[in-house]
Amino acid sequence: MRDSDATMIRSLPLFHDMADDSFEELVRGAYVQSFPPMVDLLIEGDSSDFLHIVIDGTVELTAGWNEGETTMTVLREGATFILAAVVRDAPNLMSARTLEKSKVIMLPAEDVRRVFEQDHAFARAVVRELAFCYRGVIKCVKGLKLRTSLERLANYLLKWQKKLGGDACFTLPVEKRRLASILGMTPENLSRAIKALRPYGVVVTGLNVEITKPDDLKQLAKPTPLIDDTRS
Amino acid sequence: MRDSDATMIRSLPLFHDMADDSFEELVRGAYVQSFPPMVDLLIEGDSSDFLHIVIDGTVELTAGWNEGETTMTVLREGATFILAAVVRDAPNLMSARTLEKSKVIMLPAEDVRRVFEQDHAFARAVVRELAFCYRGVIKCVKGLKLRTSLERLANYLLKWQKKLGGDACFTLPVEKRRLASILGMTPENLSRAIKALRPYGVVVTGLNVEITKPDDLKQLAKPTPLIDDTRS
DNA sequence: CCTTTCGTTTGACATATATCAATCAGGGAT
DNA sequence: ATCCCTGATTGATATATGTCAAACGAAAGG
Repeated sequence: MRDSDATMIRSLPLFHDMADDSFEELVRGAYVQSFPPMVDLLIEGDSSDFLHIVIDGTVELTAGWNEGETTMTVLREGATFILAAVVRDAPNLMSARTLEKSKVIMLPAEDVRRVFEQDHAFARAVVRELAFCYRGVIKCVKGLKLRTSLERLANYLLKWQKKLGGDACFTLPVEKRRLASILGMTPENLSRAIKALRPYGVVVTGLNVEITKPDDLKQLAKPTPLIDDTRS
Repeated sequence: MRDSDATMIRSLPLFHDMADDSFEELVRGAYVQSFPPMVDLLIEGDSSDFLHIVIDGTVELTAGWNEGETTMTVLREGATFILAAVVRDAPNLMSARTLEKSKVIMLPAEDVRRVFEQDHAFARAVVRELAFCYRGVIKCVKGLKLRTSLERLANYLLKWQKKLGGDACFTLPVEKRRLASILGMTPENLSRAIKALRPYGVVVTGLNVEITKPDDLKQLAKPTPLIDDTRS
């Protein structure tokens, strides 16, 4: 592993506070790999031998059942995945594949578990990370059960607008059919939902979004930190 | 706190392996309370000052948005709740209320965090518990996004049949309108879904369920451990 | 025992969402 | 530049699910 990669993951909350030698021990056995787009990294149901960290690019987590597949989330630089499966030594509940050319660090699950035993700061960070992920999924369930697809879309747009700096114009971070899957609808329906948001000041051209009447959109979306806040 | 209560929670995975004095420290500041049915224990959005443990009875976790409310889960003896919020010192994402007369232990969040710092076995148990909860919610999302309400009901019935011993006859653990909310549908729709399962050998009388053709039902439900397995 | 209440069920209807097929548009590759 | 491929859109239609109102039934209280 390059120094720059080590520095990068060292700065992540999960690894930031741990002892130097614990970090060394983790990094020693790590693999760094670059993958082209659309490569499967993990298959749902397989055992989880490595904790994965996205260094660069984007990775999609999906789940399937009975011919169907849905996108659970899309991960970017700094995100870790299948921590829960590694901790419990249980099969992956989701598949993972690269969307773009991506660089991923893989830490052997054994090492993670061993260092976890030794280093209390790391243990605490793992707890915080898992609690964070848990709360993220809870919010996802709340959105699915309490909101219509139009409302989910409206809140998604507001969330990303804020995340990307708050400008009236911004670019969608994923292609539309994946966005549809994330929001739990079909691509056709997303198309129609986008049109339905036009009266609320939403103009979408390709992946570009402009929100001209944020107050009107918020009145429809009714965002709340208890569902839409990414941190906390 | 009575000895019997202490013994009970000591036997839970979360507290089983911790040091005796850590456990003492936790129990020292604990409150044990009995509540009548339909009492609010927590309100969504409030800060989380106590880790809660259900000793007896049933507690419902709900979430609301814009006039609507949905049941996220129903907890029974031995279940802990809002661990994630306590760990992150963040607002509750769900409300909690008793369904039956219930006994609940409340451990001050401060104590939990402090003992967590000192006792590595406890820290590990917290990690395992959080990972377990996380995986439970992920399965919930998969069910919501990949299955119809009929399929969710069919799998719910099979899951509880197995959990209650595998007999052809068993009793639903919650009233129907709550079951509807858990499954993400309306009570009216649940009624119709139950009727729709009759050709698959499902006879429901009040809260009593009989599954006469389990193979037929399984063919419809297509259960998979990656969604329907409660443990792991 | 009756009454009241609340949860359930049923039917009619409205809405939301998915499906299918066809067309359209943009980005690479040749 | 042209072609081809893939994703996006549109329209027509089907299905799933929610809503409203009414009727029903079981359990609790007087």
